[in-house]
Amino acid sequence: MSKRPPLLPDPSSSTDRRPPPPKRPRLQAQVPQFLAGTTVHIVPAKLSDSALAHLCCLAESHGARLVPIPQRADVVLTAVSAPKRLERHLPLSEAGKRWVLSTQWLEDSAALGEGRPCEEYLALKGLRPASRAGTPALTTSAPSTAPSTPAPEPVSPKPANAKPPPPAPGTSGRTTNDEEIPLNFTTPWPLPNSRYACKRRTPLYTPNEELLRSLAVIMRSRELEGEDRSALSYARGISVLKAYPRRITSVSQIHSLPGVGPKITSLVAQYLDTSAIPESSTILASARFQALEELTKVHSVGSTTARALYARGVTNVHEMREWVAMGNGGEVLRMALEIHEDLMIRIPRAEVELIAARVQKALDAVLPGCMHTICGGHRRGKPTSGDVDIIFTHREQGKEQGLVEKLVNYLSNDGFITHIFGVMHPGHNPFSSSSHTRSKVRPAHPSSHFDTLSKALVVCLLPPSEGGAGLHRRVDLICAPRDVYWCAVVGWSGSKQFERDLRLWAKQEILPAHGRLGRGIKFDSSGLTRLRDTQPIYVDSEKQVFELLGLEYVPPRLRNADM
DNA sequence: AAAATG
DNA sequence: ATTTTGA
DNA sequence: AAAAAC
Repeated sequence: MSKRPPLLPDPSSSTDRRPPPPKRPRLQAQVPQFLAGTTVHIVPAKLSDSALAHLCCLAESHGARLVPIPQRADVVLTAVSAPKRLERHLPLSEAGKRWVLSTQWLEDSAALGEGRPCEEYLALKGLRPASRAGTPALTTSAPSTAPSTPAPEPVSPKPANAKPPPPAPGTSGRTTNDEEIPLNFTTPWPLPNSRYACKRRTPLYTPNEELLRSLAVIMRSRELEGEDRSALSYARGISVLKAYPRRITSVSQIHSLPGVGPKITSLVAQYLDTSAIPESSTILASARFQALEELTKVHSVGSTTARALYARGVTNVHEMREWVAMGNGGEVLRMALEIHEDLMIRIPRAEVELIAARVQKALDAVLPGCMHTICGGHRRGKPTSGDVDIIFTHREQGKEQGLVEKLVNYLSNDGFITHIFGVMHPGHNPFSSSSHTRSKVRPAHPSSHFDTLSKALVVCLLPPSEGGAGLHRRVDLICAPRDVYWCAVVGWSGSKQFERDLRLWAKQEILPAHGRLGRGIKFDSSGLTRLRDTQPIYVDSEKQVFELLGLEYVPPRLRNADM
């Protein structure tokens, strides 16, 4: 089918990819499996993230296998009804080979417990598969399992020293196939009892989404108003409620959860009473909140800038454009506004992976021996991403020096990178006027991976001829030296609350090391350091990072600790 | 806003 | 009652 | 000084 004969895994492109899933998890409950063995693609366009999430859950729970591109699907579901617009999301030549249905088909079928007749739900009048008949549920050819991606595991560049981890996980025994990790809660699930998000398992989809969304509005308002202590408390409360595996029906259930105090308890009580939180509704309806929310969506505009703009009467992006046209704002803001419409559109998984493949190709051209991992929300299983976070390294420590520039140059000449928001380097502050300003290049006390790794914040454009959507996409290219690569991957995989609590855990529970055995480790940007002799620890896998921190491994899909 | 610390 | 909350 | 970044 696709280009590749089964060869050796390409050692240079170590995506965080997994082998084709030979076995279906047998965990499906008593849900009617009318989609068993069917591949389904859901067109993200016009769907809110939560609607998309809902549909994904629905499809998977009825036995479907979700695929990232319409070409590989038996059934395509879409909320788009305009022919012109639909054409942008799947080529009509492809559309004629499979059922293209309204998302309502899934809703109705799930409610009924069996596949409804496809004819009644055609997304486009008269657009039905040429050769196939009947409902998609039955028959169907062998699931199109085009693996298309070899590389079973990030073939870690060869370990310099440091003996490999215990024998078990060595060869092919990778017990955690990322795609097998569910995106929602499964049968037995522990109640959240830890105050650290990194000691909880938090899937993407959760039974109390509505409540959490209401609480998140208040949190967001606190952020926008600069009340960040308060915002942090909401983040913690929301995080622990998100890890709660059952529908909350009474405040008694959440009474002893860490991070839930009197205020949040009372808000939950109000929600249970009235299906809404008055404070949340008020905020949502307020002109100020709406304005600040819209303004901060523009890249480089944070809450402080948004409040300042609002005070000057700028309440929407249109007025911001006028304000910039009068000579205000800087270069980055000007660029951001130019492509703002594009940047508002979320990126489907398939395109994220195409973008990463393009970056790997450039790395191969610029410096053979590199590998990368796609991090961020994509790695945590989100159906769409706001940007693409790619972290890369070279198998030989030190060879990565200067790589960010080379990569950015190459991709700019290629025309793939269209805008550069910034290229940062550790210890080389672009602002410093060279002479006496620098007190010290590396602060004595830890900074985060954000300051210490070379990175480029850019905008790319993948044309439709190469499988892209023809839209500008935000991409973060982060370069890590080999010895801190896996620390960086952990650091950039999020979620934000998960990262906060990783650090807090390391500080509170590892650093003291009073009498503890085998502990005494500093976890920060520059990786893991043993405090006894300040020896950096060479880490060879993500699991090892958790191990060294005394934590149970949490797969990326269970790190969705924030909203 | 909540929890840890003194 | 005061400090910490991710760096 | 603010924002970005998870």
